[in-house]
Amino acid sequence: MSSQNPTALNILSIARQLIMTRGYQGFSFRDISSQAGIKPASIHYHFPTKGDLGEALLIEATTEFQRQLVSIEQQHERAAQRLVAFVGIFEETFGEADRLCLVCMLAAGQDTVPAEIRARIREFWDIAVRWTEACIDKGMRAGEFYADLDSRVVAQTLLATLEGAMLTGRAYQDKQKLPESAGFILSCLRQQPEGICNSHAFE
Amino acid sequence: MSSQNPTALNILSIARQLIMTRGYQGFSFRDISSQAGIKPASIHYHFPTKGDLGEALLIEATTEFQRQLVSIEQQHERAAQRLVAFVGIFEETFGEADRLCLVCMLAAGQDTVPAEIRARIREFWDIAVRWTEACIDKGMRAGEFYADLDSRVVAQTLLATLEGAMLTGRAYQDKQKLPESAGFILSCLRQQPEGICNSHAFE
DNA sequence: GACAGTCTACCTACCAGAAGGTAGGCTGCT
DNA sequence: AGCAGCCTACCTTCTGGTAGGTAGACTGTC
Repeated sequence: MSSQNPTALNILSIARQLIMTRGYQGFSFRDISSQAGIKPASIHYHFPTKGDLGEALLIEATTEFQRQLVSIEQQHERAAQRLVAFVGIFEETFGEADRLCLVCMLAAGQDTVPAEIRARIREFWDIAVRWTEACIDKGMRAGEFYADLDSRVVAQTLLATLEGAMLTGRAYQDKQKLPESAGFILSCLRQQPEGICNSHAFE
Repeated sequence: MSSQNPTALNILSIARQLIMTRGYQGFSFRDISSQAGIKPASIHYHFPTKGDLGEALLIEATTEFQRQLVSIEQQHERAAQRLVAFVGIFEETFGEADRLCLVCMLAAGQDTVPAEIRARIREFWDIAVRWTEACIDKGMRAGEFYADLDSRVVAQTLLATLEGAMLTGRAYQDKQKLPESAGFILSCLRQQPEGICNSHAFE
């Protein structure tokens, strides 16, 4: 499982795109091979099983995600700014192609996916929700938001909305739904919920 | 495509459960046959292709959904009550087993699904969003909600949150996430967003 | 510098099983 | 007799995965 290898990285990249558009059950080693210029059997050299491939993908995604969260904390101080940047991660993923969040797609086909992958899905969301929750707590303490929000519920709601907005947005090929919906949620955290219906407008 | 037939109805029911838990790509005619006590080939008698089965399922779901919306309008007068009942439809679907919204699952595997099904997915969501939007408009006129909400955005956000809450809720096997998140969204529609973090508590 | 041995990164050939789907035959009810 | 509703048998294509082989690069020893 030499993830450093350029071919392995290429396989991971192609597999990620495929899962994001077609789901775990919707792609095959043949699909990868045709794009990677490699025979289907050769993929097993880098990733013994399909489950190993999926797991490697989730590990990669989680690591990258955590790196992005640290980067946000370094770039922005105020909680509101951090949340907007957080939403931006999902916007970026969604914006490039008609791709859904990798974790979202794997979660949809939960019952068809190896148990190790299921654990990694929860791990990813745990990180996302805990970070968001802490961010909201910080905003509440700083007086940026309403002081008596249930940060846990708000955090899980924001994440659910992001995932759901990608799902519905893709069906309509509408890239605006995600920032609009995320913007509405964020606008509810402080006094003026009206008018601000785009996450970009939420400072 | 004799949907009146008891066997056909049984096939539809089993297929619905399977898609809700495993997705469109994740179930086969063999899976259905083992549960229906019928041979795989016999399913083709009722539904010539897998696409036909999926389409019939969506037509059924959409019809049933519209029936439920009418029922809500008959039972509840106030917009807030209607929205709570609307959320209840999704709660009911989710609560029985670890089942996601049928349309949500089909939407996730969009690229692996026939074009006719894709059109039906949008149709379902169009109905859901338009109904919710009209309901919010009504609530705004009646003074139940903030008067200057963007009802289109709020409607699409509520739907996105419901779909996303099912997705994340299932991964954690937590049935509370959906009412909690829906409750938060609904609570944002009027003056007291604090404290009310369960859709049941939102009158 | 030559040789043997080993490792990497692929290949071809193959497997068993599952996929959706078709053709034609049987059975029982009207 | 005719038809609905199912069956068996079979098709092709694809599935993830395995076995064994090979070209070429690298490594250590003499």
